[in-house]
Amino acid sequence: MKPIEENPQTKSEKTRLRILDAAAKTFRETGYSATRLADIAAAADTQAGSLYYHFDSKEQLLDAVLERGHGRVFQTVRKRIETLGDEANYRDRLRVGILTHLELNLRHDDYAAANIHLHSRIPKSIRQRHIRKHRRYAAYWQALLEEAQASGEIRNDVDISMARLNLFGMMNWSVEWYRPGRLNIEDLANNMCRTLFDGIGGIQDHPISESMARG
Amino acid sequence: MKPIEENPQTKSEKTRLRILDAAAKTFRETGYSATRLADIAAAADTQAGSLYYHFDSKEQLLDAVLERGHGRVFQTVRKRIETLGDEANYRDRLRVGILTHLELNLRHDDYAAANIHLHSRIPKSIRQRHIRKHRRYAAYWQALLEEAQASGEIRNDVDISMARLNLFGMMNWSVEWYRPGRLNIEDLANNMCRTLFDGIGGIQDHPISESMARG
DNA sequence: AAGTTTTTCTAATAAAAATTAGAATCTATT
DNA sequence: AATAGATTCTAATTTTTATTAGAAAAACTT
Repeated sequence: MKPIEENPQTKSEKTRLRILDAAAKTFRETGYSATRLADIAAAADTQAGSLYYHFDSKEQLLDAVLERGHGRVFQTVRKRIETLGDEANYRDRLRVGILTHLELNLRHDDYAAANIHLHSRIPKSIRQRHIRKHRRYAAYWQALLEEAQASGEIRNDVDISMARLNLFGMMNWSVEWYRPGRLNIEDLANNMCRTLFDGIGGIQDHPISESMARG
Repeated sequence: MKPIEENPQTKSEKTRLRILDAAAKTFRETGYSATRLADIAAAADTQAGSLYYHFDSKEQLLDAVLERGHGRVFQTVRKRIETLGDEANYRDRLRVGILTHLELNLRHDDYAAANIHLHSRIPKSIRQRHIRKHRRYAAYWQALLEEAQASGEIRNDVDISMARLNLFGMMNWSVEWYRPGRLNIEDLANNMCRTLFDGIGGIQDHPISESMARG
C-alpha cells in the first residue's frame, strides 16, 4: 500500500482518500470497535468488500486515520505559532495554539478528532506507535509552557505538567460537547486562554481556606 | 430482574454484584463494544453463559453499570458539599465537589469512570435515558457556579456555562491520563480548583493583545 | 475496437461473539 | 439423607462482521 497522498491525482488515490475520510468520520462518531466496515463503505458510497482493494484490514484503516490526523494537527499548530514571530508574547502564542488545536478538532478535521476520541481505546497492536506521537505533541506544549514560565508570564509556583494537563482537558473535552453553529470557535479559544491565565475568580483576595492551610 | 441492592445479602445478589463490578471495570478499561462477555465473565470468575442467569443481555449490563455509577457520583458530591454547611464559601464548596468527583472517578469507582469513558459512545438504545441524567448533574454544577458568581466569588464577566465546561474538561480528561500512585488526588483537586479560580498567569497586568482587542 | 489492466461489485467463507438449551451442581429445607 | 429449587457449567446455535474469491464493469492502451 502506498502512502496517502495529500493531493490525490489518480482515480485510485481519490477513492482511497474518500474511503479514509469516511473512516475518520465514522470512527470519530462511533468509536473503532463499534463501527462496521459496512458503515465506512456506506459513508464512502461503496461496498464493504471494495475497501480491501485499498486497505489490508480494518486495523490498517484506523492506523492510517490516526497517522494522518496527528500529523496535521502538530504541523499546523507549530506553523501558526511560528508565524507569530519572535516578538510575540507567550499568552498570544498559546492562544493561537489553542485556537488552532480547536479549529482542527472541532471543525475541519475528523482525523484529528478521531485521535482524541479514540485516545486510550485503540487496539494494542497499533497503540504503541501512536502513543509515542501523542507524547511528542505533549512535549511541544510542555516546552511552550515552560518558556512562558521562564519569561514570567506564568507564575513560578505553577506546576507546568499539571497546567498542560488541565489545558488539554479543557481543549480535548470540547470534542465531546461542542456542536457547530451555536458557539464561535475563536470565542471558545479566547475563553479557554483567559480562564487558563486569569482564572474565573473575583479580584479580591481569598482567605486561605482550611483544607488548603493544612496541605 | 430485580433492582441492584446496595448491600447484597443472598448468594444471588452477591454474584450479581460481582458480575456488575467486573462489567464496570472491563467497560471502563476497554470500552463497550470492544469488551466481550467472556472478558466480563473472566473478571467475575465465571462463564459467559452464566451471566445470563443474572442479566438479559450485554446492553442491559451496560445500562445497569451506567445507572449505578451516575447515581453514586451525584449523591456523594451533593452530600459532601452539603456537609460543609451554609457558612462555607463557594471556593471551598467547589473544591470539595471537585475532590469528590475526582476521587470517585479516579480511585473508587469503575462505575463512575465508565460513565465518563463511554460518555458519547453509548448505543442509541439506552443513550436517551443516560443523557438526561448527565444533564441533571451538569445543572447541579451550573447552579453552584451561578451562586458563586452571585456571591461575588466569580467575576461577573465570566460565562458560567463555559466555566462549567472548562471545569468538566479538566476533571473528566483526568480519567484518560491519571494512573494511581504518582500523584495524590487531593493535590490534583486543589490544583484544578486553584487553576480555575486564579489561573496560572503572572501577577502583572497583561496588555490587551491584538486579537482580543478587535474581538 | 480489441485487449489488457485497474477498480468495483456480489456472493461466498471464516472468525468472533452473543445468546440459548439442557445437563450438572450446589443450597437450603424438611 | 432426600427432595426441590436455585445457580452455574458446557456445549451448541445464531448472529454479526471481517475477509476472500471470482465475476463484472470501467478505464486505459495500442
